[in-house]
Amino acid sequence: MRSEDLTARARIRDAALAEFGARGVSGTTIRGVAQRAGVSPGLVQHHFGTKDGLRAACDAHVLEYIRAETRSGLDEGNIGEPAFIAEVYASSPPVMRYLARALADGSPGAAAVFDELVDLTERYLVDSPGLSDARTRAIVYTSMRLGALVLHGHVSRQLGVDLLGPEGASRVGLATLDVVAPELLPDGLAARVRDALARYEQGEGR
Amino acid sequence: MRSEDLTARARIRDAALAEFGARGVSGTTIRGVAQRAGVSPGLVQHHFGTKDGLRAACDAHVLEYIRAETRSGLDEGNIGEPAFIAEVYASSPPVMRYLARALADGSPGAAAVFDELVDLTERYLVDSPGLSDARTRAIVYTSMRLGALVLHGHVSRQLGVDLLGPEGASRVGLATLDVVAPELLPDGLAARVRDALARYEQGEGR
DNA sequence: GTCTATATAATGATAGAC
DNA sequence: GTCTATCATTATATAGAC
Repeated sequence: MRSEDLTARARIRDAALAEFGARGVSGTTIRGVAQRAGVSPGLVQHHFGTKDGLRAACDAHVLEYIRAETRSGLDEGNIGEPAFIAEVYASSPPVMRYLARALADGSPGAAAVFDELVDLTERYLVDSPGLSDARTRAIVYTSMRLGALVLHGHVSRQLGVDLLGPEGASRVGLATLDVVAPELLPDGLAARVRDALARYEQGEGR
Repeated sequence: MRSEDLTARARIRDAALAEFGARGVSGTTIRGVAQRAGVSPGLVQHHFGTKDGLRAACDAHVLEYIRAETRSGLDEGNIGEPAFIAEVYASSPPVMRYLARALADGSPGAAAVFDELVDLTERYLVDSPGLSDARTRAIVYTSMRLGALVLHGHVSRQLGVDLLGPEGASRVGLATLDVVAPELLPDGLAARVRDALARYEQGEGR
């Protein structure tokens, strides 16, 4: 996945991902993207038309990436695990940075990610007397889990390590287990996840 | 607090607050702020010098606002209550919208708010064997509580009501109680807060 | 596919009249 | 304090050469 191996189009898209993630939509310039990708501004527009087209391409790419990660999480039956999201954090920092910014800025792709995560979360919640309905809890729980991502800059500053790296992600994943109500987690999940995180920290993770 | 009662300077600051909150830093233009405030672009720069000066003024105003709200929360001993933050949400939507954007964009004032909330939260957490240290849990807990604010657009869309209004704020405050680990809440807090929220919904809230 | 102009528009900031 | 020019910069987007 080194940049030399990619086509110019893919390099431009990755550069745009990084720029959008770092500076936001309106703070990003086509010139900046071109410079980061090592091409001319004209080439950027040749491939993506307009700045908004470039943005849409990034959105689509991130949405597909998250869907793939989510699917693999579902296959393993661990979508509800706080550690799962931590693993996703560390899997591709540029994508996560873009997603964080897009969630705050508002974009169709980010909205889709949010909505789909709410749906997935709701499946793992059961209605219970005296509690808010499962849907509302799923919405709030999703926003809370994503909170650490959107605020990764503040979390990383306070933690002293990058949340989007293996160490930060696992520490936050672990702490999340202590902060979330146990009813939200399937039976025995906490112990299982603590094991997985320990193994992950030993370098057996992706 | 109607805009006609305010000095032009205060009106410009409020307009900037709204623009920054809605469009982000780089998406906001001095012309846009001037138009919203009903003054000329020149007057904006007469009062605040540069766009960055305007931004700093908003930052300072919001930081002071949050500190005052936090202090009043401390006086009542309820800073740890999820319902408290819900009350703050509904207290001034424009300020909260600015804060949400600034937390995601990154600004000195927003960073100060985050750091101070972590400090306040840590006071209410006790170290416990088998759990992450109190500081780490405070960081994660703070980022999760603020997650709903930063993602208020998504939360509101899913909820069907504005999170920054009384109904949305109380619904989310209530659901937060069901999502957060009970150890994080002082004894009897949940019941107390549910009462307070019920009263709040009846219109006895601010 | 990739580049170099270039047209056109918008923005931050300044200067000076009232 | 408030406004109307105006400047210099920078941005998107287009056209066309290679």
